[in-house]
Parts: sequence; C-alpha cells; structure tokens
Amino acid sequence: MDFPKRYNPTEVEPRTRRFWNETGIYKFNPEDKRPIFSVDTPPPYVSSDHLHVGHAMSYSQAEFIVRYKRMAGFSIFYPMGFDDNGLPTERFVEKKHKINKSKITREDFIKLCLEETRNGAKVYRDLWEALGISVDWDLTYSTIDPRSTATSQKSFCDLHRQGRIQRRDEPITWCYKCGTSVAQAEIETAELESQLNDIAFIGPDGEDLIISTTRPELIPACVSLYVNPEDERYANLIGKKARIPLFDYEVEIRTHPDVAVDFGTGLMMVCTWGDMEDVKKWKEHRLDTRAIFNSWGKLGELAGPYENMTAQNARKAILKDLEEAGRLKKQEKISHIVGVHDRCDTPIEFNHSPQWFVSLLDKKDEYLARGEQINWRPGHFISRYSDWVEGLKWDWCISRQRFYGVPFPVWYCEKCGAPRVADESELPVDPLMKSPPQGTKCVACGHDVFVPEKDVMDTWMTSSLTPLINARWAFDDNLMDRIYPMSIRVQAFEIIRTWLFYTVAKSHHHTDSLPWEDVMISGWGLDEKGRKMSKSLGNYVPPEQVIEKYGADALRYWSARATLGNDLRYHERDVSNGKRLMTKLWNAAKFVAMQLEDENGEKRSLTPGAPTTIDRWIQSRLQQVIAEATKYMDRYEYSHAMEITERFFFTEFCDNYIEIVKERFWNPENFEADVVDAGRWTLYEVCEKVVKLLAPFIPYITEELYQIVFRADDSPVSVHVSDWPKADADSVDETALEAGRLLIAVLTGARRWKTDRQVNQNHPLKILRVCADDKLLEKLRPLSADLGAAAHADAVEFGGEGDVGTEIEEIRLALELGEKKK
RNA sequence: AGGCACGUAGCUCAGUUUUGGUUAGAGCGUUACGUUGACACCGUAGAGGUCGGCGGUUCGAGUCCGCCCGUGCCUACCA
Repeated sequence: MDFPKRYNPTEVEPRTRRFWNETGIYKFNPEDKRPIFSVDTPPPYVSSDHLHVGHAMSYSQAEFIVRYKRMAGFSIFYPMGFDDNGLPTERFVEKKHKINKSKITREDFIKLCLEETRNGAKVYRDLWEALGISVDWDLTYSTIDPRSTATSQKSFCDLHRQGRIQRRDEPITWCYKCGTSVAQAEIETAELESQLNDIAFIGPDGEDLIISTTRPELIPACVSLYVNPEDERYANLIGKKARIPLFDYEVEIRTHPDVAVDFGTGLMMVCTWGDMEDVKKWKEHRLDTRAIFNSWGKLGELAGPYENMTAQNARKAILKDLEEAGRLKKQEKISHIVGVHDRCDTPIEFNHSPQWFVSLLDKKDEYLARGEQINWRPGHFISRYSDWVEGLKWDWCISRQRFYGVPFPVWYCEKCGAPRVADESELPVDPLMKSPPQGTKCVACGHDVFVPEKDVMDTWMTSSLTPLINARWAFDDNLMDRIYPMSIRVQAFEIIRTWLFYTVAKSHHHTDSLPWEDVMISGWGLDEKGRKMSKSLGNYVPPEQVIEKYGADALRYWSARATLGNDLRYHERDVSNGKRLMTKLWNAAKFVAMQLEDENGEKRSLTPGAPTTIDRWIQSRLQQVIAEATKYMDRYEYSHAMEITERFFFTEFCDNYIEIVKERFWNPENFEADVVDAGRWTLYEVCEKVVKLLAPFIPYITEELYQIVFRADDSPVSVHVSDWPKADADSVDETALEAGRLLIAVLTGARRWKTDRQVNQNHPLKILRVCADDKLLEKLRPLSADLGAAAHADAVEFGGEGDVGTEIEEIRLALELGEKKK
C-alpha cells in the first residue's frame, strides 16, 4: 500500500475535486426513488469582493448537514443560486465604476451589471468549490435568468389575480441617493448627531409660537401645526391659523392625541412627510400636500429662494435666515435614531409616486401562524420572525425606479393609463422589448396602444421565490410534487425579516403551504475581538488565504466549532487545530494501513478473530459515539457531533486503544493468533467508522483515506456516498465499558508514576501490581494481557499493597521499574 | 424603551431544554518530563475556575425561578 508520509492538501484537494466531478456523486437524479432532502441555500450577492471567512463558515455549516443526509440515504437536491439583480448589484456597480443611474443609459448600465454579475459568480463558485461545498452546479440559477424572471412574473400575475397586488399612489419611503422607493424591510436604523432647533412661528395675534424641529429645511413643506387636545396652554389656538416664517403662508392649528405635551413646547409642525407621524396625520386629517423634494432630493419650486439646494444646504441657509429674522430661539445638540437605506446608509425620506404594492398587513395573523409551523433551529429565532411580522407597518412596495432587475409584466394604456398585466402564457416578458399581443385592447377604454412599465421589481420579489424557482413552478416540467415544500432553508439571522419572511408570505399565497419544513439559522464569523468583519474595519480574513495555508478541511473544522445559530470569533489557532486533527487522523490511518499488510507487503485477510475485553470496549464506545453523533446530526447540531467524534478519536482510540493494541503487532508471539486478528479487525472497523463520522466536516482527507485504506472492490465509489454508520445498541457491552474505564484508570496511574520518575513511557516495568478489593480485581483480571502490553510491564499481578493512587480511588498500584531492553 | 441571545480556566469555547445529582470539561497557551517501530504537524503528567452579581426553590443549583450588572444583535424612538 502506497501511503504518503504526510497529508498534503494542496495536492489532494484539487485532485479530489476532479474525482468528485468525474463521478458525479453530487448530481441530483430525478429518477432516484429514495426520499429527497432538498436545500434552499442563500443565493449570495454579486459583490464578491466582500467575501470573508464568515461566509465560508455559514455555507460550510449547512453543508455538514447535507453531507450527512447524503450518507444517511437521502437523494440530495442541493442547488446554488446567485442573487444578481436588483439594488445590491446596482449599488455595487455604481460604486465600482463611480457612476450613478442618472449619468448612464439604461442599456450601458445593464451591460455593466451583467458583466459584474459574471465576475462575481465566478469568484463565489471558485470559493465554494475550493471549500468542497457539494452542490449540484447543474441546478444553478441566477435571479436575473429567464427561469427566475418567469417565476417572478408568474408570482406577480398570481398575486395580482388574487387581488393581493395593487398600484397605489401614496407617500412612500424613498432613497434619494438611489433614486427609488424602498420597502420597510430595507430600512435600517442609525444613530445620528443632529440639532434640535426652536423656531418661532407666528400666531394669530402675532405672538411667537415655538416649535422644535430637527428638520428646518422642511418648513416650506409645513402644512399644519399640532398640539395635544388635552394641552390647555394651546386650547385657545385650536382651529386658528399660524403663519410660517420666511415663507409667509398660513396653516391651521390642529390637535392629535399622539403629540407629546412634554416634548419641547408641546407644539409641533407637520410637513409633507418628514416622517411616519406626518404621513399618519396627513392621511387622517387629509392635510394639504406640499412636496418640496424633486426625485434626486433637491428642493423644488415651493422652496422659493432655496430651490435646487440639497436638503443639507437648505437647512443651513434657512437656519441662517431664521436667525437673522430673529425667529431661531434656541439650538440644542441631540442624537436621534433615523431610518437609513440598508444599501447606502442614506437617510430615508418620503416621496409621492405611484408604486406597486403587495398587501401584507391584512394577513399578519396567517404569517404568524406559518411561523409557528416552521421547525426553527435553534428555536428561539422564531422571535425574530414574529417580532418583525407584528411590527409591520406598511404593505410591501415591490417597484423600484431602477434599471437592472426583473421587469414587471405590465403595460399601461396610452390613453387612460389603465394597467394591462400580461397573461401567464406570455412570460417571461420585458415590456420594454415587446408589446402586448396583436389585437389587445385596453379593458377600461378599448384603446389599443400601450406604453411599457419601466420600473423593475424589488430584488426580494425574486429571491422570495427560491423554493419555487428551484421547483420550476413556472414551467411544465416542474418538480413541485418531488421537492416542494423543500426540506430545509439555511441562512443567517439578519435576513429573517427579508428573505425568510417574504418567502413564507409568497408560499402562503401561491401554494397555501410552507416553503420548507425546517429552518437552520447560522451565526456570523467575527474577528478576533468579536466585531463583525467588514472592509472598512480592515479586519477581513480572506478564506482563500486560509485554504492555501491550511487546506479547506481545516477551515471547515473551524466552522464546525460554532454551535448552531451562534457567532464565532475567528482565530487562526483554531484552524491550525483543525490541521492537527487531520494530521492525527492521517497518522492513525497510516498505522491501521500498516497492519493490513504482512511482512512481504501482501494484503492480509481480515477476520473478527477473538476480541478481548479491550476490543469490545472500544467497539462499544464506538457504538455509543455513533448513536450520539447521529442524534446530534438529526437535530442539525453538527458542532456537537463533530466534537464528540473528535474526542473519541483522540483520547480513546489514539491515546488508549492504539497504544494498548500495538503491542500485539510488535510482539505477536506473546498473543494468540486470533487475538492479534481481533486487534487488526477492530482497528480497521473503528478507524473506518471514525473516517465516515468525520467525512461531512473534513471531506477531502476522509475521501483520500477512504480511497487508500477503506474502499473495497464492492464499496461505494466515494466515502460521501457510503453509508453513515449505524449504531448497534445490542453490541454495547456494559461489562467491557466498565473494564475499559478501570484499565484506563490503571494505565493513567502507571503513566503518572513513570512521568514522576522522568522516564520514557515505553520504559518497561518489571512488575505492575494492581491492588483493590476483590470485586474490582475480578473485573480487572481479564485485562491482564492488555494491561501488561499498554504499561509495558513484564508481569501484571493482582492483590497486595499499593501506594500509587489512580483516578479510581479504590485502585492503587505498586510498580517496579525493569531493565531497559535494547 | 421593548424583544432575543450571551456572560464558565489567561484566550476561544462546550456543558444549562428533553434529564437539577459525587471532585465543572476541551483545545490553545503555560509548567515539568519524555521521545525516533502511526504521529515533533509528537507523547505523558501537572498547574489553572467562589460557572457575571444578589436573592429564592430544593436534601442538592453552572443547570430551575426572581431581581440586578455587563456585552451583542433586533425592533422602536416625540417632531
């Protein structure tokens, strides 16, 4: 047997990858009749320059489970997708090429996006392949490809038919940097330093009416003043008019119970939408509309002399003018929370423009009920979901005033503006490229000329359909009854409110079911200080470098240390520790391999032989480990499965069993032949099972060992399609387990005694005398040969007096050093 | 402000639910010693913890309950 002295991942990993590709073991076979385990895995964004070990971590964690399920006998449906469209990609392209959508044609912009999409996909794919992520690349989708486009458009049409989609013209949260509407789910909060300004408006009798605002640039948008109805200070003002400083027009003074009496003066201005509260009062009281921003966030006509200024400049100018007019009474620094766009951190404003909405608010209860039906792992993450659903305030705005995304299957009547939604048979369609079918007439007015919808869909409108994209829901040859609902969704916690929630809502409305049965939530890989890895902090650890230095298996080992759903700090020493496990495994397997050949290099035939107590001990322990590891893997607790296997392998198999059994091979003349056989057989069995138990975590080295040592002519082609070990409860031998514990206690005592005398552990003992009560001695007596072998004792005797304590109090030892043999 | 997690050895983390139960574990680091018949990418042994704090339940609490302190994340702020 040709067994390399050292394991070299740099050589083995690419070769093994080629082997996997050639054998096609990760391909989904639709003809396979075994139960299917299908995985809805996150399609990463194109902006690949942000990849760090945290990404490697979360994808690896999900993949441990997939590899386990594959070995456990499931037919695996494991696709990868790429989230190529929508704002994330557009923002990435704008940043990289230092452009924005106003400075480039739609066509050129889309061309750049497609180009970056291809680049990004390649970087990702290279990394996933290097990591050994066992997806079936033939199942790959992109959220901009015809399949996803058709699926998204079918979703739109279906929801539209259900009356769940409407076009509404109302105030909408808006990002002026990106020039588009955004949905509630895309708004994050940020703490901002600001200034609270006390400004004197002019009361009906010319008196000062002081309001406090952080947004003085909105004064020209002011449409009303408000006080609390209980506030007696202002009772006489209600219904009267106040005059706006600088802009010189009048607004009515109204009441609303939401106005806090104790904030500032208790008097507030309400503008055409500085925030949600303004919108609320505007709707309730049908206030005037004074929209002052144009679509790029500069002030418009109503701002008079401040027209065309940015909000920031207008704020300064207006404050200066107010001060000169003596109307700025007080300024105070405050920090407050504002909503910002998650893609660019720009504070969110309100704007008024027609948008497409998916109604959500009327179905909160049903979404919450769906949440309860999901198997959340870990369970507590359901609260992230429920909290979000309960806190929903707006329906889902799905239209974006952008270029690169899935087009709406919609045209408008040129004459009356009524929308004409495509029929499902027309999908996929880009209305900019294609008109409605010949002879189509407007249902409202009968006119036959249409103009295309130019907006594109929110990227989540598409990615919320990944289970349905995978199942080819929009196509005749779909896999709906085979893979849908999918078995599992894997993702990190930060996109519960977006990807997860929207996917649940979509499946609820399209198929009246959950999209999947289980959800497995991963944590984040953090830097050494526990901070999130980010480019700006410079605490990035690129996974390629780690793989190059330690191998993919070592990086995966680090990933497997994080318990399910918890964050994990990245320390190179943990990766290095993975390397250590690999080295140990390599050497242990090498030792096993050595015993499989005779002196002439001929392969020995393995027979169970006559197992000794210690052979039965390690076999029994193995059965327990298999049972526990399997239990953990079934619960997606991969970290515990690996840990228990690793500990068993190191401390019981290597440190004790191999040390005990090796004497049989070095001095076979001291043992019965079938005892030597039993040792050989047990070594092989246990090591093979350990290799299999570790295969999901460290797939490369285990594959290599399987091919070199454990693959027989009639075995499966790869360890990764071999059978996951089955625990055999009947073969757990309680007597042997107890005996093994006693033996290790004696051995540890002998080792300590030698260490105290500063002699080599191999140094022979003339006599090892075990002293304990008769009951214990009875249990220990059958171990005599193994004990002598392990402690390198010429003679093992029982009974009498001893002075070396062991870990089991009742056992004491008397030892006598022998001559060192040369 | 509310919600959810977390707080265990110098460091990084298990263990806390299902099941409360003798001296609380691992790896790294550290100390001493050893070593070339799987492995120096090594072995053996040692030192190291009032399990964030206080109180409660219990024969018994790292584990269950209450309160508090600290950290992180999520959600939300009264302009």
